[in-house]
Amino acid sequence: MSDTAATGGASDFIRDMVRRDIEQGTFGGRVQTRFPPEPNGYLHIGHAKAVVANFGIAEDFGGVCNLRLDDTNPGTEETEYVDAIVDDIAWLGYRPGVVVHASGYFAELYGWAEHLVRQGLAYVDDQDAATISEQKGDFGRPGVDSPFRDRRIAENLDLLRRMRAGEFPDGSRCLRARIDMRAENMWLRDPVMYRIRHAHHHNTGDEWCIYPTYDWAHGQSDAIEGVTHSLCSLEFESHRALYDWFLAHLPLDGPAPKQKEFARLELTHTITSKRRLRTLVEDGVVSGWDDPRMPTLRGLRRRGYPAAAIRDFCTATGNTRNNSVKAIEELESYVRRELNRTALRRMAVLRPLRLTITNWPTDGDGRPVVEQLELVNNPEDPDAGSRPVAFTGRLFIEREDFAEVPQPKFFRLAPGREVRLRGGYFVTCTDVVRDPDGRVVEVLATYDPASRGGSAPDGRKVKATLHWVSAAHALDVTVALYGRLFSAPVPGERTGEPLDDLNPDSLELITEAKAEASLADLAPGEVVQFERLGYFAKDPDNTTLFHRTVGLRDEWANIQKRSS
RNA sequence: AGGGGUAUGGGGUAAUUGGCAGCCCGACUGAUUCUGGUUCAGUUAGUCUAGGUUCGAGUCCUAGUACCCCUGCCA
Repeated sequence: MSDTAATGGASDFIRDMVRRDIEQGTFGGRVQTRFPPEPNGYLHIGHAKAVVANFGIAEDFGGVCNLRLDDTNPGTEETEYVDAIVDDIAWLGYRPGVVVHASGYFAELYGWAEHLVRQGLAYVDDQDAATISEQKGDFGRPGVDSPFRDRRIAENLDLLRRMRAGEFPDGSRCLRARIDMRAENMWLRDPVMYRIRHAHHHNTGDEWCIYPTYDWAHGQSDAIEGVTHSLCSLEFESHRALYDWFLAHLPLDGPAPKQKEFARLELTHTITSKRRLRTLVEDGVVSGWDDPRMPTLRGLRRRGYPAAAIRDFCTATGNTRNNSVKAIEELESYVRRELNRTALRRMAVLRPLRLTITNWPTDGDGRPVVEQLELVNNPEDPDAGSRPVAFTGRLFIEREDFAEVPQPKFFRLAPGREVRLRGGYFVTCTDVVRDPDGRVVEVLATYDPASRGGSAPDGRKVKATLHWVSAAHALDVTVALYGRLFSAPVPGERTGEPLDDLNPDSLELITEAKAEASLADLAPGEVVQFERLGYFAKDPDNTTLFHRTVGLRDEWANIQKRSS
């Protein structure tokens, strides 16, 4: 396996580190990772990068990656999200070694907490949160010791047990690690390990009324599971000293896991904050967590993004310690690349314009003849076969494929001009029909019977090939076009700015669209390429609704030019 | 203010020990094409700043600059 091939040339200092650890036998040659989301929302594209890193690295080095639901804070977590997370990871194409809950370790954690108390390394503080916060000091200014810091071990032990037994109300006491109130690293100034919360937990029910904090749970959970490399985002960098401190003072069986941080994924025009995504859902800006405009895995899936494209994109981005913002267009290019290979071609007309072939033959009853043409399903994939498509003298073409007065670089149909109807015949525009307002409502044309299948025996060329549907056979469909949900390239995600840069034109529903009849047989959720228009996913619940995944490369440019 | 990080074309990211600054995306040009798609060929453009060491610096040294993270009983 070549690193460059695996990562598309992107950096991967994590893989380098893992490789070194294997060579040096740091963990006996083992590699184990974990993906630890808090089950308080749906996974989004930002999580995908962490999923790909953790599962991908385990996969590459013959290790396992667990899915651990980080549910140490009762009240914010819900079972609903757990199921969705498990499902999303499977959709991305990964299978966890085991699916576990951090709450499953509560008993071990508690035992270790008593151990630290007995070592004189943890104490019960009777002060409230505000007081403790004040005593923490400031950047460049040391904190002061809690008056309870030197409480006797036996008393600490007794109080901790009574905390656990439920004798004290919420917030009245907490267990703190006894480290250093003058440490430059704020996380080392006697951080809280246990808080009292008389709350129902989605997994442990009412068994506990004290709950471990992230810092007191995470590294310990890693150690229990046998994790070797605990990968997290850059913002946890300053927690690493604490992560290591806890593990160094616990009676572990094996070597302590190592925390390693890397930059999270940020995308232009995209919000990856659960809180703000939730706001969009709750304010009704979008239809739900699976709205096709949402950056959630469920939204992208509904929109038609292939899991492979997301994986390739994340792999190519690599893992670095640089905060950076990727262009959403780059993600889309991976989507196109994947879909171009796999998506079946079909024809649909978004804004229909009648095209009538005036010299089309009629049968004995005076009705237009119907021909069955064979069109290839995917020119990129010979094995995809072909399908029959009905062709007659009365058709619909795309309104923008006809121009009464063609602009200089317009190649398509115009009065007197000959074009190809894809897979069908050459047609030449002879005239137009107007409504009372003078608008063109129908194009009249003649066809060349010798050009059946799309090429003329005399070898003459046309400059454009149009897509079309037979008027009598067409399916009425609704097509949803999506723009950027946010007009600003990078909404202020962590600064808590209001969502005032929402793009009101992020969704356009086209109800007049027509598609070829074979679309009726398409499986829900499947993605096809509408010739010359882009990729569209059939809605899972509505058989006549199609979501545009992404446009074809030039089609997007046209849209952008039109709107500017 | 203290601590911890990060700076390489338009965006993202490589470069063994100090040794030809490479790759992906985009843009542009041309070829092919029954999708203005795809594919192919090519072009474009970069080491944060100022000094220093060296035959040679993205890499080492010194001094700056910019940006990110850290004072939850959230994760």
